[in-house]
Amino acid sequence: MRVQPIAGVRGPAIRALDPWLPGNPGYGRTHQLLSDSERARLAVISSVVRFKKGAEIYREGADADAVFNIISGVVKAYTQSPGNGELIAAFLFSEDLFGLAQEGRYVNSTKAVTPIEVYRIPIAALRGQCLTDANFEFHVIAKLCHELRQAQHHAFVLASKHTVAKLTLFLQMLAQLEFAKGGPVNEIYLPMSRSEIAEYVGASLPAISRAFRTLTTRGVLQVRNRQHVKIIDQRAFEKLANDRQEAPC
Amino acid sequence: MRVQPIAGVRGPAIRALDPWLPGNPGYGRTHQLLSDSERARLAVISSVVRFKKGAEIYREGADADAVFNIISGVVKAYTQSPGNGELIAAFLFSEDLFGLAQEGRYVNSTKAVTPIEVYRIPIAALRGQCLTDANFEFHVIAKLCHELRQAQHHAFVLASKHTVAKLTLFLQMLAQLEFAKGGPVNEIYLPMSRSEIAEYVGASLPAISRAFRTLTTRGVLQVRNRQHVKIIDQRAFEKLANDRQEAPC
DNA sequence: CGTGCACTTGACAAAAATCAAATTTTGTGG
DNA sequence: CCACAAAATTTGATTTTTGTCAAGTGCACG
Repeated sequence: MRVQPIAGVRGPAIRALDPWLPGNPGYGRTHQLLSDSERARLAVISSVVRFKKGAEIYREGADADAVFNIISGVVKAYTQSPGNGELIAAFLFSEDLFGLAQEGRYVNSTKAVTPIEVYRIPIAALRGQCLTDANFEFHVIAKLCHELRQAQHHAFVLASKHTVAKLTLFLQMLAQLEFAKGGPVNEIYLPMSRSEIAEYVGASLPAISRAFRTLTTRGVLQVRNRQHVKIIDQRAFEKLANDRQEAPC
Repeated sequence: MRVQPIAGVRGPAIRALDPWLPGNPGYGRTHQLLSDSERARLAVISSVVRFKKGAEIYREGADADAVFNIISGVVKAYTQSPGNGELIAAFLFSEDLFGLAQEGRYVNSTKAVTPIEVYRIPIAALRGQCLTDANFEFHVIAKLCHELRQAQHHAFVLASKHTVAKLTLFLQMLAQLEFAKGGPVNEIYLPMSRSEIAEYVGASLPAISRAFRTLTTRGVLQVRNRQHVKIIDQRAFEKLANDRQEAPC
């Protein structure tokens, strides 16, 4: 378990790779974009809200009156398709920002995957903050670039043909997330259910189950329990992630 | 053929849906985010460049020294995977922005799908522009939100299980693009090759070919020639796009 | 008018979706 | 702490779809 900063004391935080500066310091490591004073100023206009696991934070199409910043826990952003099934567009983790809108309305629904604690920042106040602090906008841009890149990575996962490749890429994403925050790399924590993984990578639940089995059988992975897997053969793992077969021909 | 504004006179342009304002005026229509004076100021720091069809604009991993803004033509952003095949992350059209970087390097390669004409804006100058004009940053944020949403739509396309659904969603995207610019809706222009469509929607070239045939056979579509299709049965078309089967279970 | 490329079509094999049932886990109330 | 119910996951059998390979066909361009 990890020591957590006391909520509400420091203020909202945004973590991302810097788009502009060539990344000499800590390549591939995300860092905190906001200064202490920025965080303090944001803290004034925001409130801390808690949601239980499974609670809906907002629904697609609702009036977007606030953006959210995760203090702790995991959130999923998803779209329910008219037909059957839903696609999870993104998993959001601590220091992520979500709730940006299109024409004043939220573009997808969000739910708490685990119990969460978030800052709720009214957009009116946020807009004021932007006018006051030009540098803050800059940070938001950085974060958006980062999210755009994540979305493109998601596209890679979805474009993979074989479920094993999808799963490997997904696990690799989680691993990099822990790495970016400075955690251990071979131990992966899975806050979401198998079925949510399936909805994210674009495969059926049975297919995911079988893919896990394939990876363990091949000795690449060890499933400690539902929420914890360990990478045994790091080389094979990365090989699988790279030798994926996305778009054919 | 379409009348084109004379290049270089007006300056860079960014078109998107507004994230914040509830869209009373022209719902679902994109509009120009930059004011004339902003465009004029950007014009000063940018240069017009032309590329032939198929020409590479920049390569993944190269030092990102400029961003680009399309005046006319179509660009593809793609990533070559180590194994086989490449995934097209996005098609970019006039008034789109591309070339935003991660840690100072471009995150994917770009090529001209058609002959193109672009503004090249050095990032150093752009950064200066941001410091001068706080409002400009705001517009960049708006554009990024828009691109993020496009990336999520791409994810939807990729997550579809059946190739016919993928193709329908793709064509719908192109149709909406024309709609957003005020063009006719049932006539769709395809600047890219079948194979590029395949690489975008995550299917094999034969699968795309068969999907086109299925749609024409069912009387939904009429393929005038390689670059022009017409939607015959608008209702069936939209039905296919919505009844898609993305993530199962 | 021929050459090359883009696309279409066909046959077959591989992978995954689906349906359905068995099994494990989790949560709840005693 | 245990028993039970509900939910999540695994497993199996079958069917559909698509990828693959390979051979045509047609259009475009020189």
